[in-house]
Amino acid sequence: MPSDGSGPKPIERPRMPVKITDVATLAGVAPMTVSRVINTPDRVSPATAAKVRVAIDRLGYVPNLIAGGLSSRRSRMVAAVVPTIAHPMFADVVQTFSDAMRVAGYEVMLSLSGYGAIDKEALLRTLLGRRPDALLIAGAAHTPGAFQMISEAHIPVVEIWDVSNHPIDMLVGFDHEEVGRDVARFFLAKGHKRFATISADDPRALQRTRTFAETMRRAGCIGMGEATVKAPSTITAGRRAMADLLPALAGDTAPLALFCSSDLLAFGALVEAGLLGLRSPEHLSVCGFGNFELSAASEPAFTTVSVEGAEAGQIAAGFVLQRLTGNGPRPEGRWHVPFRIVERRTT
Amino acid sequence: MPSDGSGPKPIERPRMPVKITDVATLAGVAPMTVSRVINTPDRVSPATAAKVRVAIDRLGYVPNLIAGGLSSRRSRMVAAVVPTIAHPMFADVVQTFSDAMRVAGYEVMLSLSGYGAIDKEALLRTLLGRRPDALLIAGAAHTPGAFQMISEAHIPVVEIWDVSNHPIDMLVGFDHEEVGRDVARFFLAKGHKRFATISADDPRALQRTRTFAETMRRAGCIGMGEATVKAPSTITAGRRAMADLLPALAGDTAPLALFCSSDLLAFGALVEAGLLGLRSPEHLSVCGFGNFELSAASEPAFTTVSVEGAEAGQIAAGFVLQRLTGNGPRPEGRWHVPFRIVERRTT
DNA sequence: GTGAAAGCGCTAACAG
DNA sequence: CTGTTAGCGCTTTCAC
Repeated sequence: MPSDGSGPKPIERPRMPVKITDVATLAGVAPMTVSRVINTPDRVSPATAAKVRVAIDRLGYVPNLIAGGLSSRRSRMVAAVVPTIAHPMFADVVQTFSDAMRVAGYEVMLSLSGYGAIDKEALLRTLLGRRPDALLIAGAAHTPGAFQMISEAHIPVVEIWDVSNHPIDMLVGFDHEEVGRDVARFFLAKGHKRFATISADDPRALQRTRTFAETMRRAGCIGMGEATVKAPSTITAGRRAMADLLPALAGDTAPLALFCSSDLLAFGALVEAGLLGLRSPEHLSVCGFGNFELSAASEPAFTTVSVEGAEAGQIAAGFVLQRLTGNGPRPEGRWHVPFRIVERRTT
Repeated sequence: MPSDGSGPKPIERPRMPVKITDVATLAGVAPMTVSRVINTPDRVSPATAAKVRVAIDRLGYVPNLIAGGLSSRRSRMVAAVVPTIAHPMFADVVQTFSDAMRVAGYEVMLSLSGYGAIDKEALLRTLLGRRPDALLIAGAAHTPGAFQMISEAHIPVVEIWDVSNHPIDMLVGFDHEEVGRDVARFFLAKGHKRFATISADDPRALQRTRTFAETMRRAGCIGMGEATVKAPSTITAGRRAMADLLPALAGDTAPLALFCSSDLLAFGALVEAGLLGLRSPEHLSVCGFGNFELSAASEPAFTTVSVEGAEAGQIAAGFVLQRLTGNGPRPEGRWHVPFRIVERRTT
């Protein structure tokens, strides 16, 4: 860039954001005192604190948590990684977890990892680069690189959604195979002899539906089809899968037991079946997964598996906070989230 | 704490996270060179870069972005605040915006503000305390305190979802009243004479439905009921509202024009109406809002208003990046997100 | 209860 | 292309 002779060095910025020294000067105290008023008010005399607060308000001071974090080595932030929050369980977990952490003075930095599209290791690197005080992460299957990065961060980690035999640290999840087995038993108890599944192709969904299918088969039932759709699940995918499945069902009398890995798929299946005059539960017994509002509020309301996401979030926050505040014994750090089959009109 | 004579000062920590000087030492270069390899690789000779990369891998170095951010005064992070991402438009905006920002090297810190439960000013304070490089925020109605905080942060701000006459900075939204008017015209063109609305009680939803009602009335139509439900919208709320509305509808022949502020409400209304034998569009013309998958994939697929959330996210990211990288002229910073009525089987 | 000094881990700015 | 110096704004630690 050519010099223009008038010698303009960078123009002074509009007015740098207010910092702690500005507040200290205005209040006539040391910066450290301002810091105490903000972080440990009980160690400051009420009179001083009042003066300082006035100065803070007058200047509109917003403490720089970046600087504070660097100095204290605590970012007061926890990172959360989930594939999506379209799923009610994730949504509940994240919401509850965030609220609980916020109350304790921590902010949650939420990242959506999607289903496979994103480079999870790169995501983790930038996340951990911000030095979160803890990490909440969905899914217990990590690449070796990811596993190592997480371990070396030396922070409390809670894995949710899945149970694993080798948790990195703490764990709040449930056994997806157990879900599949329970749903199978539920159908078997009703005397079903034929079954089918519609599943998203993500590992957990497949665990549920495959274990279901296996259990049914072992009990002597006949599989009429196991459709797989690309994650994430959608209503449309459920409709398509059902349309593919339907021909195989023609001419049967006893209702088919259909287990879908998501309520969206189940709803789609019901819509499509309904179009061809197949009613549930007369011709078709359907069980979804997730207890989306749709399962309770659509017509007919359909049977599904409910997982207590809110409880999971609460427990996860408790685990993290106990570790962070160091009170009490180091928690065992394993929690099986309860799930249950909510029976409605389609079974 | 009593001294025990053996003089143990704080035990050395397990092994402090690797830092830039460790990498520099191992690679036999200055810390600054390591920094360059990471941030501006093209200013380092390939040979040196290779050495440094080896050291980085060997040590599993994860750069401390907190420290980097403090030093460079750029956090490489942007904050996003939306009430919920249950709504497809928000979900799309956030997803697209995040992806676009990530590609440019920025991480998005997502916060869900809910509908009123949370102290938005407190949320903003902690968010801005982390010195995001930019802010994406839904809704153009802010408290004076919030407005001031945002302004004084001196960062690019994009307000989405709403148009406002006094944007803080940049704006990507649409006119909710215009939506209401357009939907009214749509129904009027079909010859409807009676209408009703079901709306969530958040300001934007009310703008849409009230403007709709007003336009209908001005055209000589008769209002048969304007139900309001608490935000956020749910299917169940739609069902209840419809149940309340139904008695007023008895005995009429020409189909009622029903506009719902959300597809969830519209779906609930359709379910409830269907239960009483009312079919759409024969007895009831329904238009929702949001173009949720549900509107296209349920039966009957229903008419709705689609807002191009993905486009909004893309535009917003473009605005922010242009400001951040300083290339090109300061963008005008206003964008009307297109919306359109997607006509399906219920009208 | 308050203050002064030192430094968190990194990068801007300026040499060489 | 690479290194040196001097902070970023706060909190830790230790004095008073």
